[in-house]
Amino acid sequence: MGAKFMAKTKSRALTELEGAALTVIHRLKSCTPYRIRLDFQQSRSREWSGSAGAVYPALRRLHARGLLKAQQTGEGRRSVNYALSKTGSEALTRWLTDVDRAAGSGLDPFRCRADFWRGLPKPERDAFRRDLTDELEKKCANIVRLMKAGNEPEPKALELELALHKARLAWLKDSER
Amino acid sequence: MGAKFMAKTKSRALTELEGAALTVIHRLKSCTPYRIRLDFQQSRSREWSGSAGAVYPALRRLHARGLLKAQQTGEGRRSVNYALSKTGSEALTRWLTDVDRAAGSGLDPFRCRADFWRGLPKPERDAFRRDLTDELEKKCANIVRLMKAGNEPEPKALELELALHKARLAWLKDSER
DNA sequence: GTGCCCATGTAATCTGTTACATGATTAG
DNA sequence: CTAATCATGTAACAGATTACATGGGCAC
Repeated sequence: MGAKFMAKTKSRALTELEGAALTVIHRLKSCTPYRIRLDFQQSRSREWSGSAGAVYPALRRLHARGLLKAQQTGEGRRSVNYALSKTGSEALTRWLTDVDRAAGSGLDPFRCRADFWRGLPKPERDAFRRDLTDELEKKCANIVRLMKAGNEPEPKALELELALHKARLAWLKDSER
Repeated sequence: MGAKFMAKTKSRALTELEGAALTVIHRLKSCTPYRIRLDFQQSRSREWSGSAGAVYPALRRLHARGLLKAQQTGEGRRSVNYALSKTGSEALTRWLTDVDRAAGSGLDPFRCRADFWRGLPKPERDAFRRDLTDELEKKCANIVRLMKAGNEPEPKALELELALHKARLAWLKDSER
């Protein structure tokens, strides 16, 4: 012990939501909290709710830590535009290029359940497999449609989501026999 | 409004951790909280910490809701073995076969970052891509080794994790040009 | 007996959610 | 002006983490 003091001096790592918020701000150069909420509600996987109670406090935290600078818009609105500070840009880059986190396998509800589907009685298992396949194919079709439309803010994430669903479908087909 | 009363009568859906705990209990027929903690710490993705402060309260909740029955081991230890009740088995099956959740794309730190790597300066981006590729290949090799050893409690989850990492590698290679 | 590890738990804290409250702008 | 909507926030709560506390068995 004694190293603890050293650890304290390093600021805490960004949460996924904080990192995601910084990336949105970076993409838009600067934006209001509300704009970030909309972005989360619309474009991120349903896992992000974009709830006010998460976003506003998170931005205040980031501002207090010096990662964001607040600018008044001056457009007659009273709302605040946040932009990345130098420290904020650096923190964002560190977060984006954190190999350990980026290569982590995340929390996948499909993978989490996969081992236990074997244990279902055969009729239920087959019915469920059909439903699941249908749902995944529907999602794939929807993603392809979105990609063709071509006005998605995060096309790469879409590509990877499509790849994920296809890998799942392949796995389902493979374990069908 | 008025439907809210109906909603209240249905017990709240299981969290991912609660569902995962039930699956472990199901797999082992019955087990102690500590056994579940070990399982989480060892076999699940690093995303599950298996912290005492999560597991013990979760099991108490599940027991209070009638999904678990407590059995004394009688082996001279004072510890409690939990097993699934009938209600618990049904809840587990519902959780495992929830198409919406199973087909959800989860929270993937790789996907979450993918769009922003383009924005990095080229030298950093290339170096990072190499590091990431190395790390993913290391993970793949490790998984293959584990699968060959053949004593993993959740082989299907491993297959899917391998598929995920391979899809990422393919995506990295593809977007290299 | 003493010390150590196994197993169970509790306390303080941190994030995020839902639901509610409020002020500013705009449509009519 | 009034009502609807946009935008910002707060309060109460839920779930998870870390760090700490405790008690039972066993090695020596």
